[in-house]
Amino acid sequence: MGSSRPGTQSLQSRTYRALRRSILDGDFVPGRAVTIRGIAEDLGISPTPVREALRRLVAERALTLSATGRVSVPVMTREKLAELVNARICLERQAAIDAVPWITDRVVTRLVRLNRAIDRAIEAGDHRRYLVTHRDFHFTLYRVGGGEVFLPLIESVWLQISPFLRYTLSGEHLSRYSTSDRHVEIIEALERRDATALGFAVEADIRHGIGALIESDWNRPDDAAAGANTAGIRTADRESG
Amino acid sequence: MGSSRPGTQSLQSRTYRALRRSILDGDFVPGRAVTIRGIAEDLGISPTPVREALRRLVAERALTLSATGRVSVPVMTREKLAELVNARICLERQAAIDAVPWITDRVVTRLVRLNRAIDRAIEAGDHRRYLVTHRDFHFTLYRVGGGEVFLPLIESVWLQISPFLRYTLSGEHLSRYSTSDRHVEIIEALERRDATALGFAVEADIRHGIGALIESDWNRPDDAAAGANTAGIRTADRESG
DNA sequence: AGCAATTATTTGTGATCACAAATTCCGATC
DNA sequence: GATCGGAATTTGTGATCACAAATAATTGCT
Repeated sequence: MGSSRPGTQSLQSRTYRALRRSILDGDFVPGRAVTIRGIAEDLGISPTPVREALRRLVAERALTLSATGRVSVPVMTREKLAELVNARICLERQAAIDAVPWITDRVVTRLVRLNRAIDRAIEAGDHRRYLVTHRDFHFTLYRVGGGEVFLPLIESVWLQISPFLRYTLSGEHLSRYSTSDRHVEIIEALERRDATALGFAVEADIRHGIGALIESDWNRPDDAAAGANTAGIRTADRESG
Repeated sequence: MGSSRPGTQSLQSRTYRALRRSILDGDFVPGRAVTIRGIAEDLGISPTPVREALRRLVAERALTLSATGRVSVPVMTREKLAELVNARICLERQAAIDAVPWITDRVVTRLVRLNRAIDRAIEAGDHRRYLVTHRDFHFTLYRVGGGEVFLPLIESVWLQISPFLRYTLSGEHLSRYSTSDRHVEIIEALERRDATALGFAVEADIRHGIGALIESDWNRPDDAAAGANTAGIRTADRESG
């Protein structure tokens, strides 16, 4: 309809994806206000599609809407993080268990490869690459079980956690906590098609990965705060991995 | 900003609430297309706020967006319903368990009163009133634990299930299945502040309430299909109960 | 009558505009 | 120098418009 070419997706959709990706990659600074016109200018489009993309992200709880209608990146609290960890555990454990009947050797091989990519990212100290591969590992597993219900719920929770990761998984945190992930246990449980063990492995992975960071001094002011409004939105459409 | 009076909420917000309520009350027929201009006309407003309200509901998975951008009420499948039941169980069990430390006698009393209201609705054969009070019972419990994370997730799942209830909870189904709910077990577990028993009671309630309906012949064409586009959207703003 | 092609209508998309509320900026005052 | 008050700017909201794609209606043909 409003699209210039038939194959092209809507501007609103591309804007949404670009913003979502930026949030997941930790480019958005908690507390910062996000303005419709600001992003529209950066992307060279009218405010209309940007407004809808933002409202969609608000609906998914990735961004918060103030009483005055201002959209901003949510600030994390300890209570909220604890709740998010609980939500991740109960949703992702179930999604993983539901995937077990559909697990093939091909999927396991792919997860092993992704796990190696994660380790390489940690060794290289590449924070962004760690986030991407880590995300890919989990969602590859959860996607196996079909899940047109669970996946969106899980994605919503990840979107809420992501801006917070900026505070923690930087520098020394990356190598200190991330190497202790339980991905190997997850893979072993999958190889045995052991749903119960898989559930425990997923829970342990989440609890030790994010849960351990609750104790950190993560509520300090942001270092790389100042800068453009966009926080480096990449308009690339292709999915990575 | 665009509001006429200071105390008035945005048109988009009120439209969203009206539509959401209609969906939860089972006024939306699965499969039916929902047009922006149609609703805008019915409500006497411009398409802009309606578009945003619809997109928000799409983001919350209450409505589906076709490839051509058309919004419609989703059609239920057995696989999806099974997943939704699973999602309800793991989310609502956790939410109920999280509420236990905050349970007061006052809350229990309120739940008992709501449960009586549910029974009265069943006796009267009042389908709509049953849906409202039943919803109120569950969310009253889940709200106790705070839960700015779990509640939206649970609401999303309920929104996805609600249009389907139109097929099942009508006429004989209402008295046949609904009376077997496990609300009494939930209340008893709450009185003892027994989190484990509460978890099982919530699971049993969901499984016997909705789960039993998976077997029904619910994929028949809708009886009261034809009619206005609105499906009876009520613009009332006040929350009931 | 049944079906395909064409026309007419409907519908979503995105841009632009007007308006009012909210925020920011700046200077006056204590 | 800090704080308060008012002007200037920014920002969200909602309406309207133009456009193209999708759907519905109609015509023409077999």
